[in-house]
Amino acid sequence: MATEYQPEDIETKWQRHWEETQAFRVPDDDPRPKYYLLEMFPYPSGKLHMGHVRNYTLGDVVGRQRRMRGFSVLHPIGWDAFGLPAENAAIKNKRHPADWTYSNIAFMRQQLHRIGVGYDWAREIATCHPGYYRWQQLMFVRLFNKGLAYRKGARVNWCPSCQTVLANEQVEGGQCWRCSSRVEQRDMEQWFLRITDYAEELLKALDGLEGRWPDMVLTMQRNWIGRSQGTEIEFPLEEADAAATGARGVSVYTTRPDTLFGVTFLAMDPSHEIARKLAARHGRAKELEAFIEKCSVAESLRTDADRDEEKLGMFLGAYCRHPFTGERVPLVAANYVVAEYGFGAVMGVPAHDQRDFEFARTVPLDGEKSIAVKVVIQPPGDAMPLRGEEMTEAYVEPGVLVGSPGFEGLASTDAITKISEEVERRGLGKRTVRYRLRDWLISRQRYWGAPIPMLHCERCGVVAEREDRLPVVLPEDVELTGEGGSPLGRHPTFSKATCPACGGPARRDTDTMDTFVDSSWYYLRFATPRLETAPVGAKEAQRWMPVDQYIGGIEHAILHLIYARFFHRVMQDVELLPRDIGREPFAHLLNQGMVCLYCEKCQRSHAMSKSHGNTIDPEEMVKKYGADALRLFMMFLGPPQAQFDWKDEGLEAAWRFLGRVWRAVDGAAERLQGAAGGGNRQAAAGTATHKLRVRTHRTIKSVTEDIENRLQPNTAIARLMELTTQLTEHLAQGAAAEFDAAAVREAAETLVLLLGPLTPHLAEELWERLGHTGADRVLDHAWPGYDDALLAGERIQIAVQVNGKLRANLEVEPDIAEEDLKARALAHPGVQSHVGGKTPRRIVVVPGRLLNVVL
RNA sequence: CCCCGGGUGGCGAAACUGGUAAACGCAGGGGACUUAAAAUCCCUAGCCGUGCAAGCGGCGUACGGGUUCGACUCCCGUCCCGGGGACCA
Repeated sequence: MATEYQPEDIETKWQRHWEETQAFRVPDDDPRPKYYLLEMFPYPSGKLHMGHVRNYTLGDVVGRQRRMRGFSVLHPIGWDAFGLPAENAAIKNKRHPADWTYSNIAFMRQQLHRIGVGYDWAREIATCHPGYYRWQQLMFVRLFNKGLAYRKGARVNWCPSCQTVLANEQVEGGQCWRCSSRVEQRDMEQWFLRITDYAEELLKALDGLEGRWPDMVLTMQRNWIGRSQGTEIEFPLEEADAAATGARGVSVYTTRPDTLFGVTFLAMDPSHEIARKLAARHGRAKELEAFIEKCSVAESLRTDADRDEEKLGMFLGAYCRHPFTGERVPLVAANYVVAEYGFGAVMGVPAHDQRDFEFARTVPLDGEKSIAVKVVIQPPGDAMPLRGEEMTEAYVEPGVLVGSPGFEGLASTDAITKISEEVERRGLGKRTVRYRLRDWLISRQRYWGAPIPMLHCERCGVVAEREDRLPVVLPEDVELTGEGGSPLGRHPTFSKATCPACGGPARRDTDTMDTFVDSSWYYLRFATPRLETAPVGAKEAQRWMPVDQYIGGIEHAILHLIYARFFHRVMQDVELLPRDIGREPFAHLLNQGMVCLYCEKCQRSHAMSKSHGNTIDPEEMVKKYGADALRLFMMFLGPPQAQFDWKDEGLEAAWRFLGRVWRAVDGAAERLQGAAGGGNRQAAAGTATHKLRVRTHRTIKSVTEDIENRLQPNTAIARLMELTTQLTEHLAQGAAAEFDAAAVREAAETLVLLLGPLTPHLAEELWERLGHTGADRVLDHAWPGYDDALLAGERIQIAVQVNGKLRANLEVEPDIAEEDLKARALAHPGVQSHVGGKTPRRIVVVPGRLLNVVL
């Protein structure tokens, strides 16, 4: 009567069951403890790929296990539905982005069902729905009112042929990713969010995530925020120049004020306002324009392969004064000065900064023979003193100050403080903290995104839309041609509105928000996905926040995670979120690795992607082997963080294993039907029954630890394979000698329950075959516990080493006295032959593990 | 150039706090069942040496050193691979 493992029927049966019973709906008022599990929501690109399967399977394993552990698990799913691909597809296929997006969602939703992932579908959201993005518009208005959203001119990537701004990621080797035209830099008015106000808090709070987030992500975020401690110093201009520019001097920011006396030039961003004015005054305006163009060309020609930046410079014809010595310091425009950082100007110290050194060596300036390399820090100790003319690279290490009147002989580390104090005393500047993090540019000249709810009124200027007039709905009747400016700007009526302040005519802003805004707060919306009075209900936010486990790809290590951390805080600060839910949205983070395919031609593996043409379709694999086998394979091949290469043989192996489980448990179920209950719970040590029980309980212990604490299903599966093998063997041998119904039932049921999170369909089916019917399901069954006493009573293996080399294995009682153990070890023939009558100098005993005889 | 990971059999990997390196699986070899094949089950398996053989000895976690009774694990140096950032003063 033995049956075959037929995944297809089983899987549809249980998927239907879960759907009909709405098994994964979760109420907000369950008295049990909550667990909020979230995987990064997908972009509805068309169909699921293997990366999705891996991501969502891992989440499902964790979610189902926590549920069996007695948690009320919130496991929602939604769609990151705005974005450029929909717009491009619309242009190409003459299909509306909404239509394209929603039909992709429908298809992928059904695919998620087919791999058996348990979501609370009643909470499904899509960011392109007005019921979602209206709240984002409200947030924007609130941020604007608090001065946290603002407009300013910014230099942006502009494609002259597509007539739009491009994100940095959309520029490849200086060319537009769509039409390959050369990208230009343009100054345009754009919307920004003041994330830099939160730089310090975002940085400090990372310490609290230590051990809960991967180190790599914490480091990447720290570097991205890039805090530095330095000093601002003003270099006074000569009187005539000061009068002409309206500036007293040129300010710089430095982290090395100890090298102040080594300054031999002062470099400015070529577009620096003072630089332009100085150039104009000294008859070099045209030359500067040409220089700016030259820098821009050099910049756009730069490719990833060629990151060695050439230093370009131009003398502005003017000088400033060294603030301490009064010496004349030439002012230059240089391409290596970053406009947006510090003051857009730096002091040039060729002797002690590598970039300044290269600049001084490669850029000759008219009116100057060449820029001097002036050493003001000498290496400590007896090292040869440095001479500027002979140096081949800058000396950037600490040392002792020379040529710095008033600070001679000081250690450079002390001089940083001393010189800064002197700068402050003289009123030339102050010590400050700066960050690399820039404010977040969120406006896009795109159609398929959330409209920015702002108006431009001739009389009142820039005005926020009234809150009660939100949402500003994205119009559907828009023509997408792919050419020329923001599509919303071409809509006949969209931009025509009335000013909320004066009632007069006003022009609606036609930009939409960066889609990263959409994904910065979606995890909150899942608490109250349909609420019509606020983005999130306070009570529900308090119930569910924070996300206990967040799972997703490493590619979001910086941007998405920093934006979400920012939104979590800023929403509290504009009273859209209760303040008592904590400042961090994600308590634990796991970055799962990519799914790759080995390429014979390149002798290496590449991430599966449509553009590489190296994808494997999950749907086909499910058809062939079933969802359970696919899930198991994905979990078994390696630890979740590691990249893995797809192997057909691996999937077949998973499928074979499930066949073995099926035969073992189904076989056990058949035998158990006829057998009497009861059985011998105190099977004597050494008997097959006892061994089976020990194996069962040991498996519970390791699988629990592997899934619950270590998030390593791969090793859990290895233990489950061992239990399956032993159960199979036991049934084969036990036929003649012993058949303890209770122990066999225990082993079979344990195996099924522990497989529940990994291969849920198979587990439910076998559970039913073991006689459990009605409401008794694996899904809601308690996670099994193990009997410590049973494991403790086991005889243990002790490794015996002589001088650190393994010479024997002893099997002993767990409570053996140390003296007895030593005696038995020394008596062992294999040990004796190596001790050879010598007296041991020392015997190291590690209880329960090993004994080392040191001669 | 800077910062993070990582380097273990033919392959994916395991070894969790320094304590028997290679669990579990894939591919391989041998066998059972079968007319045959598929499926299934069993055995085997790091490398070198030695022995007719059970065995015995040595080497072995990228490389070189160190700490320790004992190192894949800790420390110092070198090489290679992957990822991120990159003129941030």
